[in-house]
Formats: sequence, C-alpha cells, structure tokens
Amino acid sequence: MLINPLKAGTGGADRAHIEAVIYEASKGTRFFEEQKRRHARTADRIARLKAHAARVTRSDLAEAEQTIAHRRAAIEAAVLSDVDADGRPRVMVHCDLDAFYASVHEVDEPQWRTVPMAVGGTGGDGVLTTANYVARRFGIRSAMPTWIARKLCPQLAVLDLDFAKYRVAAAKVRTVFSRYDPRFRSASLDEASLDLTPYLAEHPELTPAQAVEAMRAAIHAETGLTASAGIAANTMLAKIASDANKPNGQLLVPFDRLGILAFVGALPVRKFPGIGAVTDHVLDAFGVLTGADIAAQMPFLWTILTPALRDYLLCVSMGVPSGAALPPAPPGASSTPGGDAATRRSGISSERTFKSTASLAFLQAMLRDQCATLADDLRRSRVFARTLTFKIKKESFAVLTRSRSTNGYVRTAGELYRHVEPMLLAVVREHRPPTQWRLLGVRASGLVGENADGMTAGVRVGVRVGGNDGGNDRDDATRDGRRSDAVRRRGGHP
DNA sequence: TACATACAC
DNA sequence: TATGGTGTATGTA
Repeated sequence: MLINPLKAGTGGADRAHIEAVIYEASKGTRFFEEQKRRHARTADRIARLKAHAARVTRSDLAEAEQTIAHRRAAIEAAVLSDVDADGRPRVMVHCDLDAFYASVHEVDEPQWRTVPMAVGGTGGDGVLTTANYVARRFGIRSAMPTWIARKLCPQLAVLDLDFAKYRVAAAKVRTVFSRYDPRFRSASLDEASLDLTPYLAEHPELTPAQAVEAMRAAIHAETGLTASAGIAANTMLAKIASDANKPNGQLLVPFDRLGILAFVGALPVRKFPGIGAVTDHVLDAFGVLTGADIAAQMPFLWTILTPALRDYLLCVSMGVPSGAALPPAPPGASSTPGGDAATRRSGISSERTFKSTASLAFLQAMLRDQCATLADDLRRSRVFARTLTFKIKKESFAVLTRSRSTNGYVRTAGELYRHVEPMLLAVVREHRPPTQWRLLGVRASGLVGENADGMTAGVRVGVRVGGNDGGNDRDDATRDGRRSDAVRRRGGHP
C-alpha cells in the first residue's frame, strides 16, 4: 500500500481485509503506477533532506534555537492579544455536517439510512463524493472509485449528486449558524467556523459546550441532519476537534496553554490541517509522528525545511494557526493553508476527463468546450484574465501544464482559445504519437475586474479602450453548438 | 513568470 | 476495464 487512504474507525482484521481488496483492485492500473512514481519522487526528496541533515552542524542548530526562541515568544504574545473587544479570550467553534450529501438523501428517503449508500461516482469515471456511515464500515470512502467500492461492498447503492438539494439543506443549516454568530464563515457547503464569544457574553447561563449542544440540536431539529463540532481557543484547534467525535459528537479543547500543548502534543501530525499524505511521509522519515515530536525536533527541522513549512510546523505544534504574529502580508497575498473565505478568488478554471485519445481534432474540440465554459464563468464573475494556464494529463496520469501571460483583457471563448491552442499543439508535438491523453483544461488567473470593484483605475480605462465592457463578449458559436461539435469531431486524426 | 507539487473539500 | 473538479499556496528556476 503506497498511501493509506483509511481513517480510524475500521478495526483490526476488517481493516487488513479492506486494504487487501483495495490493493488487489488497484495494482497494475495506470493510476497505481503513477502513484508509485510519485512515491518514488517523495523518497528522493527524503533522501535529499537526509543528505542535507547529515551536514547540519552544532552551530546551525544553536542558531536555529535562537531564532525559534524569538519566534515562540512572538507567537505566545500574539496568543495573549487574541481577545475580543472586551478583553475576553475567544471561544471558537468549527461545525461540520456528518456525511453531508449522503445524509441529505437519507433525510429525504429514509430507506437509505440502514443500507450501504454513497453519492456521486455514477458517471463514466465515477469516484464517490460521500458515503454514509453504513458504507464506511465496509471501507468505502470519499474519492474512492465506484468500481473499487463495489468490490468492497457489492450491494452498495450509488446515488446521483443533487446540488440543488444540498444547497437548500445548507441554507437551512446556515440560518442556525447565524443565530450563534451572524459573521460565521463557511469554506464549503457542509462546514462553518463561528466565533461564539459574543453569544456566550449574552448568555452567561450557558457553558460553551451547552451552547454548542443546543446549536447541534437545533440543526437536527430543523433539518434532520447531524453535525459534529469542536470548541477551542482558535479555529484551527476547533477544526481538529470537530473531527474527533464524529459523527454527531463534539469535543472541547482546553483553553489554557498547558492543556492546548497537551492536546496538540498527542496528535498524529496527519491531523493538522495542511499536513497531507506526503508531508506526513516526510516527517515520518525523520521520526516525527506527533505534535510533541515536532516541538521536540523543531531546531533540527528548522535547519532542513523550507521557510513556510517550518514556520507552519512551529505554529501548529504550539496549538496556534500558522502565520501567527507575522508582519502583515504584502498586497495581493492571502494567508493560511486551508484558505480564508473572505479573500477574493485568484483564479477560475475548467477541466474535463474523457476517454483517452490521441486525436488532435478531439483535443481541439474539447479545448474549445473548456474555453467556452471558462468564458462564461469569467463573464459571470465580471473579470478578465492576465494569465492563462493550459493543463493536460496523459493516459498514464502524468500531468503537464503550460502557461502564458496576456495583455490582461482576455475573456471571450475565442480569445481564450487563441491563446491556449498553441500550448496544446506544442505539447502534443513534443510527444511521439500515439501518445494518449485523458484530461484537458484551462485556468485563468491574475484576474482583473471589469469595474472599480477592488481594481485599479488603469485597468478600468484599459478595459473600456479594449471595448470589452457591457457584456458583448459572446463568441461566434453557441455553447450547444460547440458541445455537439466536440463529440462529432472525435476521431479525425491529424 | 513558468512549471510542478501538495493540500482541502 | 477501471481513480473527479475547483481553488489555494508554495518551491524552484
């Protein structure tokens, strides 16, 4: 097994059986072979880090210790100043709906409650988006291909996604959140982060845990959905805690510094948001398994890791969100892995997987489709693109990107295509036919607004001069026309 | 700026 | 037989 996709909750023999079934199904596939190549690259990276580590001197470590001591002092000071307007320490809550999409279907059609069921993955390339808790006992997880899920559980029911339904449910849940914090932040349909400090000030009869129990009960009463929550001194800890007692549970992390350090010290590093499978593997190679290991090995890690990663690790091992007590970010930069919901979008993209092909005509037609979709999104977002990135994936799952900056006023499907088609032609030319391709997409970034909305006057003038305001940027063909073309033209090899 | 990686959902 | 799409951040050259 290369990267273990299983989470806790599946025990002993079951777990070994599940891993074996997944391995047997996966091995030999192109996807699996690409995973192996990625794994080998991570092993190389670890080897380079170890070579670097061997050259670390005592004085390097002593210097790192000094730097770390200063940084830790600044972080502790920032913790003390993280209080509300009346000087009260904040009470942050992260709330997460349990198996959200699957649960929405269960509320509508209760027969799904007692059988293994998953959502998504019904299309050709299907991967599952969510599985209910009955299915999870079989080892079924989000992002698992449907055909592997069926090997684990032949009787699995797979339902189509129904986003309209999820949006309605999420809107109801949000009315509950807003009663507890009208300024709550959501990074996705199924979760929210709340500052409960003002609410608790107005309800001194309630403990934080009681208030959150009541909030979760209200969500259940009003939607039939269960939610899990974490309560802590900051959003990062609250998010970690919301995962601890899933489903339909909650956890309060101590608010004192010693309690916080004990909590993060015991955590496996993979639980910190921002540490994924690869970083977990790298840290593991240096014997760093828990938050306490990070803290203990900080001087050593400081000497071998890149600045963003080492600062991130220092913060989280202290139980503080990354970037604490740093000077303000330069203009245009945004913060924190995991994303700040308030920051505006920095890019828009459209990509599609299809049956592998070597046909240039098909790839061109598909690229036109993606440009048309992207053009619609750019127009809806009232922005133009300064940089365009072309992405293409080989049948082997290896991914290539090519990008190019524009004059900053690009938005129509035709313009997008004129910029991006040469990248497609170049990439295809670089590969010996019959190289097969399975995905293609376009991304627009360096976005500039079509009006004064956060943008510079110079850009606005430029747009007018370019004659692109007013929404008359439809391309020559209709969307439907282009789509049927994409299908019809399939097969014509250059 | 160009390209590749890692991560979250 | 067979593994998604959108968006953010970061490292390196």
